[in-house]
Amino acid sequence: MLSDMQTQQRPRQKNSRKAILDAAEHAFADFGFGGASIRAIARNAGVNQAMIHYYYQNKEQLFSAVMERRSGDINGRRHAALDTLFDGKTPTLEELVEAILRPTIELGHDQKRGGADYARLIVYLNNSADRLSQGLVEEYYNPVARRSIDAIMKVLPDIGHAGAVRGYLFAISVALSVMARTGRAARLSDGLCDDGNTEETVSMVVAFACAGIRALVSVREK
Amino acid sequence: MLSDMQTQQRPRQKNSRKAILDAAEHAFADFGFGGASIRAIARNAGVNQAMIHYYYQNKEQLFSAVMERRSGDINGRRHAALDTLFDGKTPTLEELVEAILRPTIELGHDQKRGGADYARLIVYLNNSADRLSQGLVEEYYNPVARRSIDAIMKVLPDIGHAGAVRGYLFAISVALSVMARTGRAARLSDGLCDDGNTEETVSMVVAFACAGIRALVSVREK
DNA sequence: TTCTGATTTAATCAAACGTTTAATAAATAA
DNA sequence: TTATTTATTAAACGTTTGATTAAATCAGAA
Repeated sequence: MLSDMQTQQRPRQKNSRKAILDAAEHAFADFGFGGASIRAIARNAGVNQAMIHYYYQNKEQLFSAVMERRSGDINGRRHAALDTLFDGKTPTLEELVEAILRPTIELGHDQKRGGADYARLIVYLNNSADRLSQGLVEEYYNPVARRSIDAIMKVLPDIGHAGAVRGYLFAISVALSVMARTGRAARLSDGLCDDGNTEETVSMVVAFACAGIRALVSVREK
Repeated sequence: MLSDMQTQQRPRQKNSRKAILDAAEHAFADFGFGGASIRAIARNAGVNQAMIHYYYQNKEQLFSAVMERRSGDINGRRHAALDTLFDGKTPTLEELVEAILRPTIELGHDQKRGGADYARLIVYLNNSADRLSQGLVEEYYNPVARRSIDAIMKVLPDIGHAGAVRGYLFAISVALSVMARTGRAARLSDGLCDDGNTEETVSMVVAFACAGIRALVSVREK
């Protein structure tokens, strides 16, 4: 019954909201905030350009809306994974790091939905120093970041707060670099490195990050 | 005599070329290629906007010129460091990774010259998938990248080509993330993490990257 | 049917964009 | 000196930008 209502609710009107978000995600990832144009986004969405202001008021709020849609999903999965991991037990570092990184990497490898576009958008955001970008990172990503850092400190008590912060940021930066999928790995390895193999990528990034994080413990002690 | 000529050659004309490059470096790092404006660059350089086209023809060539200036310096130092390291001996992984990453990190921490701006520019470039960016990475950074990858394979023969490529890219991405200096580490650690301490940053990144690279050897073997 | 609110459209705005031009000032060469 | 190259300027080019408007179109309720 509920499903009947949902499928029939708006069957014949095209879903402009979603089309706009998809096109905006792609454009912002490709050209950054300043380089992406409202007109091009509207054209790619198959929508009149005034519709963008009708639904999202202005360019900044459109950018924010793009972030909001995905970060809810990805951070929800990260929180759920952390809930399961710490349910009465203490996980290994490998389990923890994989729980933190897998949702991110998987989204980046999800070609069907525009995950790859959003992945490049996070990378862009993560390395931007302007106020708009920093505000969005603070709003959508720092909460789960803080929880992840606390989790690292529980699993590795000797690492300290600063070490956990560094370890988390280092690990995330590696994960983001494989998400961007610029094809550079394939180019540098004459096609040997397969950007598309999700499981192989996850296991390599997790192995790299865990060993790196453990190394930070002894750096701190010296 | 030659020095007399050089110092007196153009004493009273302001050095517009350099002023433009500095301002462009800052603008491109802040807003990306599309977001940076020629007019704003000219204004910040204290120069008429026509001068930019006079010296650099168009926006793309200006972007390329910004890259060329710094990459020559940074890659020159990386090549020199590799020359010394492999002069009749085989270095440790720590020595090698530090030789690869130190010039990059140091430039990013060089506030006097516009190193921090350029640092953020490399990060931007490194995560861009458009043709212009990829072409610049290929031209200015892939040569020294290939040499670094070969060096990793010499020091760690068991890692294999694909592993060395991955290890190099992972290590670089970590180094770049600390170069961007978005201040997020300080924000997440309540000021505990000091973005400005170069030596501490180098030793942490090197420790993290070396442990990570070594871990890739066993991943490959399974 | 008419009414109502949500959606879509074409037309338009001032501002900013990258780029080009013509004229001028300064430095160098003859 | 004069002639020529180099550096700099203000103004304008046509295009594109983000944003706004008012009118048109639509679906469903009354």
